[in-house]
Parts: sequence; structure tokens; C-alpha cells
Amino acid sequence: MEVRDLHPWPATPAEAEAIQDALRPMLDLDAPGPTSPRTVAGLDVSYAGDGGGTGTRLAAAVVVLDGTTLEVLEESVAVGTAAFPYVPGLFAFRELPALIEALRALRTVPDLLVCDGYGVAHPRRFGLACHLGVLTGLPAIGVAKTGFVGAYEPPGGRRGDASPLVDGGEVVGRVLRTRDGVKPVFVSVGHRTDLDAACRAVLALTPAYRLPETTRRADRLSRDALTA
DNA sequence: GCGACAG
DNA sequence: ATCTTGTCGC
Repeated sequence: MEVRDLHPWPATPAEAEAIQDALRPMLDLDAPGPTSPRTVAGLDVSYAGDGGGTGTRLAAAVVVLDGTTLEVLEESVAVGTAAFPYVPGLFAFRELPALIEALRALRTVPDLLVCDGYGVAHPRRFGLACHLGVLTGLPAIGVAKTGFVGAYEPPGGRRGDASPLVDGGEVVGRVLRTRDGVKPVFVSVGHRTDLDAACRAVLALTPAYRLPETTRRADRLSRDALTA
């Protein structure tokens, strides 16, 4: 699929923040999300050794599933190196180049991107899911495993129970229980979707496990690519 | 000032 | 993210 050319690459955290600020106005946060996406892509990255600095070997994977049957339709992997040191809030710059390469190799144009991390639930309201959404032009959401920004009350204990994630006085996401009695995930909007549609998609992708089937498939694929 | 801090 | 043993539970 087509992906917009990558912007000039930042050499410092300050430059990276400036890029996020420059791209944020391109976000579409008013559009209703896809009601029943035919194809859903999961993205994930695995690292070889020390996952802290720049240059670490990594593998980025994208797996496209049928939105209804969750059958695997297409896979894509790209190996490379970490393009930026890990800095909370600038996480996207670490794996963006490899993820973009994997996306470009895709034959399918997914109806929805499910990213590992956050969307607007971010210090500058521009997490990885927003960044990938703007570069691809596709609806995108973020699903994170642990907290980052925002306060919340523990959601009820049953699958589907949720509570708002609030930061700076605004709702930036939702803490969603995907399995009964299991630690919830953090869902936030990235681009061209609303929070309700994002959570519906996540529930549709979690018929058996805590994490979306898209994320689980991409995780396994990226890990295998690193080994081989 | 001190801690917390997506992956 | 990754490094890792044992342990509890279905």
C-alpha cells in the first residue's frame, strides 16, 4: 500500500517533539470509526538485545486479518535497527521506519490499523497510532498493555466493562476489560475513528485472549523474523 | 522537588 | 522491549 514519505528525521528529542507538534493538526478526530472493518491490520515490533538505545536490531511485523472471521489474510515483515533511543513520549520514532517499510510491502489496504501503544492518550496528544494514522491516512487505534498518561478508576471485572482514561481534564481513552477477571488494556483513538468504534473493534478482536488477535499475530511474526 | 514513564 | 525460575491453576 501507499504510505506518505517520511518527514525529515529528528536528531534530538526536541526535534522529535517539534515533528509531533507539526503533524498533530493533520489528525482527524471527528470522523466516526469503521463500523465493521473488512480487514484489520495489527502491528508490532520485536528487539534483539538491549532495547534502550539506537541501532538495536529489530523486526517490524504487520498482519492483516479478516475483521469478521479473524482469518489471516496477509503478512509482512521488515528487519532493521532502532531509529531513535527510547524516550517516553517519543516512542514512535524508534520503530516508525521499520513499520512503514512493512506497511509499504502490503498488498492489502487495511480498513483499520491496530497499534501497540497509544494514540491521543499521549503527553502531546500524538502517540504512535496517531503518527501511523497520519502517514497512512488510515483509521488507526492504539492498544497498550500498561498505563502511561491519564487517571482512571478500575473498570468492572467482566469482559466489556470499561472506565474513562482522563488526562488534563479530557477523556483521552478508555481502560477496557477484554477478558473476565483479567488485567484491562488501554484503548485510545489514533486517527479517523471514535472511541466507541475503537473499543468495539478491540472486543471483536479478543474472543479468547487479553490482547487483540492482530497484536498477538504480529508479535509472533516479528519474534520469529528476529530469530530467523 | 520527587516520582512516573507506551515499547 | 528483553533478560529468566519457579509456581499456581485449568
